[in-house]
Amino acid sequence: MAEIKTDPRVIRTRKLIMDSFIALSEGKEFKDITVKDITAEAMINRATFYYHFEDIYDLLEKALSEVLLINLDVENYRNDELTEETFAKIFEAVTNFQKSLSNRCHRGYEDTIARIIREQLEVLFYKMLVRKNEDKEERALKTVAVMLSWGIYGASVEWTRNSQVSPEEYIKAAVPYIEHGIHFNI
Amino acid sequence: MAEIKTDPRVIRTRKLIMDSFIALSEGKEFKDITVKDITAEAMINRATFYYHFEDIYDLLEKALSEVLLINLDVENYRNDELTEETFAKIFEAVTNFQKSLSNRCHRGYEDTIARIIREQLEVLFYKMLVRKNEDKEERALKTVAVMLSWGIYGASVEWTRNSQVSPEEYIKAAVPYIEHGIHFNI
DNA sequence: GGGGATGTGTCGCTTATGCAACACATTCAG
DNA sequence: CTGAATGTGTTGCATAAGCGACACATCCCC
Repeated sequence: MAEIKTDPRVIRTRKLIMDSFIALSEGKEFKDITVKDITAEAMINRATFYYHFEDIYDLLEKALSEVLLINLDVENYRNDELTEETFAKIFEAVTNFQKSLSNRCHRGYEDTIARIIREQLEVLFYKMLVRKNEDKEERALKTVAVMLSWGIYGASVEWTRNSQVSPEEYIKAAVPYIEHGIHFNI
Repeated sequence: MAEIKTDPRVIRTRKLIMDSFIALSEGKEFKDITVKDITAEAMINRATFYYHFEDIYDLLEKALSEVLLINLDVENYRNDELTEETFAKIFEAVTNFQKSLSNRCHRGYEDTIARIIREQLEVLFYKMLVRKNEDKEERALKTVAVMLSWGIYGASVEWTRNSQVSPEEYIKAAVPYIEHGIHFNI
């Protein structure tokens, strides 16, 4: 692990910006939020914003990633294996995250949000896979991680559309097939 | 009014320090609080502390002054006249402030605290006096302000010792003598 | 079509904050 | 008494943040 100490000023300022952005997005939709609004709310200089983020879309990505990661509570099962429980927890975190987003108004940015979710999931899955399969081929694990992230995300979309059962129940039904495979040509 | 724009970084940092100090003083008494504790809590550099405050005693003064001013809610009757109501409100604010302090542990610093209270009261009274007596002699008003501040403070000490009645009732009994004078040699 | 108003990125310079190190004081255990 | 540990103030230098200005883009009203 490359341990880099981050300047505390950077941490503070990033937090100010992110918090202000999240606060503002309670009230208006993304397309109506300007950089000026954010920096005014955060009481920082506009130039400072551009020191940390390319533009407002960059902020959207990073802010959502962070909120999602907090939802995922990554640290807590960073060392867990990829069990049924872990799987269910991740799935539930994703559905919770999407629920929290549907309150805010990010219309027109669904694709961006979807991509962010999948990217974060992919990183998470890959780390877990590598930990238990250090001997296996890297490319294969990458591909599995990609498929899992798309799969989980798709399942969450489907569950959101017609949610008859709990997220846990919904996903656990599928877990055996993921764990033991679908067994072609039995 | 000399309108000076204060650098927002200064405002932020001062607030961080003050808040951390107040938070820490909930838990330990003043003599056990170090500069390191404060800067650690505030997540700022120790050198930055000395950029804003002479030492920890300086911080004590400024922090207490600020808390007292908030208690006094100065802005709200900045334009009031020195009426019975205003007088009662100020007295109540002082007793409240002392009550809030007695929860924290500032043993050994009673004199400092007393001085801070009197200084703030003096400034407040002087401003109110000047507003209604712009023609009168400055030195006389200063002296009256001094006497009022000591008087109010003393009354609050006395009231704290044996408080049979409400602060309002307690102070209002004396207000006529302040308002109309004690009339020597009637 | 023109032009004012508003937002966006970027720049050079100033100022506040971070950091590491220092000398000094105080405390406390051996 | 000694010396290790901890806190205090201070310094010089590195870096983040503030500020004002600029050119450019949009929008929208006349």
